[in-house]
Amino acid sequence: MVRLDRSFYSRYTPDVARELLGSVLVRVIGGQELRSRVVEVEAYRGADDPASHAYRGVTKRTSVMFGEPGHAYVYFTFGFHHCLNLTTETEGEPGAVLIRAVEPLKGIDEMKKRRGVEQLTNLTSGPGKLAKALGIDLSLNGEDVVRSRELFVLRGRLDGNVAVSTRIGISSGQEKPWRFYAEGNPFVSGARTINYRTLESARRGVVG
DNA sequence: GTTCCGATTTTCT
DNA sequence: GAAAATCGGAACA
Repeated sequence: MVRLDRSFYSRYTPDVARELLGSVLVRVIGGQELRSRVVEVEAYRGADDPASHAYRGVTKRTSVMFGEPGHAYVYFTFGFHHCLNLTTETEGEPGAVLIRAVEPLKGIDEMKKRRGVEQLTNLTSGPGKLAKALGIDLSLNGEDVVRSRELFVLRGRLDGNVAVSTRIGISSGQEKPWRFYAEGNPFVSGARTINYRTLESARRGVVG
């Protein structure tokens, strides 16, 4: 399998997000390889996106989003959870794709152990859950996934259709149809959002 | 320095 | 459906 290269990430963030669906996330930890398929993502940009951490410009936390594309942006939230993003756009132009859900492929027992749960569909069906299952924390913030041996992404395709919706858990920028997920996949995190049937209808802002 | 609050998850009612 | 858990970053003074 082929690793996604720098040029893949160096594009308009919603495009990168959508095409990241189906790719294989590889995490090497403690001599073990954990593999999972990306099934749900969200795009976050900069000055045009009030929901983004990078909206107000460069800060200590968001500097990774402004840096070279193809790096991991990991942040800690609610005092409990880590979330994994992959940076996009070009140097100086902020952007990142939040990995919201993955489908476990390999190392499932290790993921269960790290999560402390048995049910397969509850293992990685949310951004905080998958970060815990894969052992992702702030030490991986800034990691170059184009070169890293601990965290990287392989090219892959989705079997089914891509669905589009508004993003989850944000208080501004709610109208943007920048959440993409594998339709019908049981690992996609559940939440009430506007769901668009096609990309075209999403662009027009028409439901259904 | 102090305050506010979040790109969440789990558990309880 | 609602609330609690718990902490670091960012904003404001």
